[in-house]
Amino acid sequence: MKIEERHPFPQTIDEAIAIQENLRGEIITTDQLSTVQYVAGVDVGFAENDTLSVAAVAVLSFPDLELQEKAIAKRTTTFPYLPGFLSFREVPAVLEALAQLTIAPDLILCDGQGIAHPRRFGLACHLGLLANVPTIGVAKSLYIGEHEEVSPERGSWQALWDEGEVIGAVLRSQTNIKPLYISIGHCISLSTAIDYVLRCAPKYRLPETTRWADKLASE
DNA sequence: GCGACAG
DNA sequence: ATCTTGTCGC
Repeated sequence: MKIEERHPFPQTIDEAIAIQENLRGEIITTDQLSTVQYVAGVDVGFAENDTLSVAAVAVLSFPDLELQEKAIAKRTTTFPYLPGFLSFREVPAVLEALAQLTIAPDLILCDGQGIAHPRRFGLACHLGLLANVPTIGVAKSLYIGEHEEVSPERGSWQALWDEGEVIGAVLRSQTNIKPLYISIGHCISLSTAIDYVLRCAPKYRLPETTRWADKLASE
């Protein structure tokens, strides 16, 4: 698929903050997705003492979740891990992998937060804007926000709050299993995002898309 | 100032 | 994220 260049990648934290604050206003938090026929999962792994980034994308059919296409991109790591700036570390390699795809996914599930971020511009937002694809942030742990206890049954969820606003949902994707932290990435509403995450995770805690991408990035 | 901190 | 074996529990 085709990826348009939007901005150069920053060399300093101040430049990174400026990019996040300039782009956050472009995030769309309502449903602007077409019929979902293909869902993708992306993940980035690191090797060789952190100097190599390996991005993997897995495209599955929806709703049957069968693997349709995969892509891998290896690239020199150019940004350190800093909470709040994860996208600057992972997105460059992910864009290279997405560019190789023959099938343009209708929705991407990302490994990390969307607007559940201090400046409301987490990894899923950044990737969604740069790739111009609807995205959902599906994080395995809490970054910011507070929430009530979530019931143990699959499908139950609680709003994630920060500074008086709902920034995401804490969702139980499987009964009696640790919840996931879901937030809007781009071009999707929170309730629709919850629905897709549940439909993509029929059997395990993590969505099938993410499971495939994880596996591909570590091979 | 101190601690916490997506992957 | 990554380094790493077996092991407890549904």
